[in-house]
Amino acid sequence: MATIRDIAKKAQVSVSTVSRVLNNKPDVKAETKKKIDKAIEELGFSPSNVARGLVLKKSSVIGFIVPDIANPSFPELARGIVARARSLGYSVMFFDTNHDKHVEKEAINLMQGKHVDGIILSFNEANRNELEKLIKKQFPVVQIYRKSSRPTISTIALDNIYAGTMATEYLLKKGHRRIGLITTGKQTQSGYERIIGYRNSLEKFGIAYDEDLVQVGENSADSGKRCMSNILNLKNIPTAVFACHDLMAVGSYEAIFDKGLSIPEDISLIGHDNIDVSQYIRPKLTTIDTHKFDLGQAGVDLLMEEIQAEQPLNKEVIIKAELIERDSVRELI
Amino acid sequence: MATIRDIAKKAQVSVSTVSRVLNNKPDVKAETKKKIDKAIEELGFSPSNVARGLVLKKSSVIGFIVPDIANPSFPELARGIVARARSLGYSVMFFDTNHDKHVEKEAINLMQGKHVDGIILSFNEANRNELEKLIKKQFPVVQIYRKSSRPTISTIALDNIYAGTMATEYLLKKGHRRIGLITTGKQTQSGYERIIGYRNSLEKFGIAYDEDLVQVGENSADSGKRCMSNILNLKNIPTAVFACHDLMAVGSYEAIFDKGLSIPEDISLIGHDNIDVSQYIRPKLTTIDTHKFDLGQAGVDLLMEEIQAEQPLNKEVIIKAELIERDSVRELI
DNA sequence: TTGTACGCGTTATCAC
DNA sequence: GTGATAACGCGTACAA
Repeated sequence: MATIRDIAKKAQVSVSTVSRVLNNKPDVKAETKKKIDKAIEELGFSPSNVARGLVLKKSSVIGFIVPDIANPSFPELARGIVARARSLGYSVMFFDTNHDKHVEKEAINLMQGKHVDGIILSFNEANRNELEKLIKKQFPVVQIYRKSSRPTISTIALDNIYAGTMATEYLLKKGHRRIGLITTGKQTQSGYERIIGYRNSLEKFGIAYDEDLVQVGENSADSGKRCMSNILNLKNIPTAVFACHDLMAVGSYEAIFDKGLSIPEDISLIGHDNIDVSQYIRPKLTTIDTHKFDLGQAGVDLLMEEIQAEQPLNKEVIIKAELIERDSVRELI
Repeated sequence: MATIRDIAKKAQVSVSTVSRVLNNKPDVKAETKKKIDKAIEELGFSPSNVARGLVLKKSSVIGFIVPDIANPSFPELARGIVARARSLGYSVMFFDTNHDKHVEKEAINLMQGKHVDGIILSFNEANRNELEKLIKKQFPVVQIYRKSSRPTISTIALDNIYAGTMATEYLLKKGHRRIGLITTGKQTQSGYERIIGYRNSLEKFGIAYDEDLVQVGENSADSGKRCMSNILNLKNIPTAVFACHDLMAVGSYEAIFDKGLSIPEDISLIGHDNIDVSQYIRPKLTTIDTHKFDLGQAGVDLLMEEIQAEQPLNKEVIIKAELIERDSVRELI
């Protein structure tokens, strides 16, 4: 591996001059610069960020920790993060913790030992202690997706209330008045907020909240299917359902088809997340896209602010979602 | 941030002695060790992996570069890589190049600057120069998914011939004799090999190769739909089709349904990749799983071998795929 | 405009 | 058992 000294020798200059062209500093004669560039090219030299980091106390690396990169919420997010980080001269150190709290802790320690300049992560609320420790150390952190009740840490989050409102009002405007809800319940951050959006919209249109129409499950196709079955077993089934997660919406399809009903003729369905599947099932699922790529970019921007700042900023950036109209909702006349 | 010198001062010993206890070296009096441990504890010191890496010329970081992490081939692979790397004491530096050759080159340079101990990547064949440069430098690299015609670089790959054979023979054993093929063509590595598997199987069963039954497109649902349309417009349509990519298979569904035909009653379909969608569309797609997680793990193991070795190993590790039986193929009586 | 010398935090090689 | 000290590869005052 060539070092800056090798370049200096080859170009017949001093290391500081090489350093100058490496960092695009002024005051270096075009001619010498050319010599140096040539040497760099010939020796295939690229400067050591490790050594550089040591003296600058800055690694130009940020950490990114997720519980499961295969979860559809994360790949696009990762792309946004990497893209923005790159454009700012940062690399990203990645960890998939497989939802394991111990691995989360380990990841944090490893990354600090690696001198990352900051960390973007999506931790379980249960592992909040580790986050608090980081904050106490004044270490730049940004939490993704999970807003905290006690906001001591900067966060990039979805506006779930807005999303719930958007979905529900879309159905209302299409003429639906009896609208079901399939949700992950009030325990989850997103579930809680989307229910609020749902209820607010109903209220706005003067519709009473009917508990029978609200089915709580978990974010999986099977669970979605069960929830929809329960709804379809009601005496008075709704004309439309808002499934808070596409995966649950996809499961719902099966329950509906099993009953011999069709979408959207017999029942309309709107999802949330805009996962890949939603555009490939038939009818194509109308859903809400969460702009994950943008979220990732915004996350990096926020982390950069944290890195600049002396104190933890404790900021909250909200990304608004967008409704994707497809074929699973019909207009009631 | 406390340094090793601070500890030395506080414990009234030399930095060398501190370094010794840090690395669990022998020949240090229990008493002094205790003093030092106490100082470490009190100052909340943890040694800098950066400085350590500088002198040891080893970062315990490996690089991972993909063209698009949102492509279903990669998230599970990433999980396998991170999991294995972690168990070996390695962290992983991640890059998504968005299929951009310049970013690929940049990623390599950045990672080398970061002193990663090796890189696992999935590069376009077109950017082969960069790989060759790495090899020439004796830099440990493992290529994922793309076997090279000129094998100068270690590779983890799928056994596509085997996969093509497995899919085709599965259909043959189910009694199908007229079998279509939807492929990405001979230009692509995987396409080429799967076609071979297909032809071999046909031959084995004494069936003539019929060019009309082979449709070439690209790996997308739309393209799959077009390919299947062409097949369905034949005078004598096949009873089964092997779609070389699930995405194309998913597109095929639509072409089939549009014709008023059903799966698998009128036509059987088998895919390849086992992407998420395949288990959610109806009927569930019978397909071939490529064991991506295992592939990732094997990739790390191979990279470790490369790192140990003095010379590039130029090894090729092949991961066999597995057929996932679902509902899109029927048995012909 | 360019070169010298020191420091970043650690480990390894000698001494003692 | 323990302590100096020279690397590791780079950036940056300060000098020239």
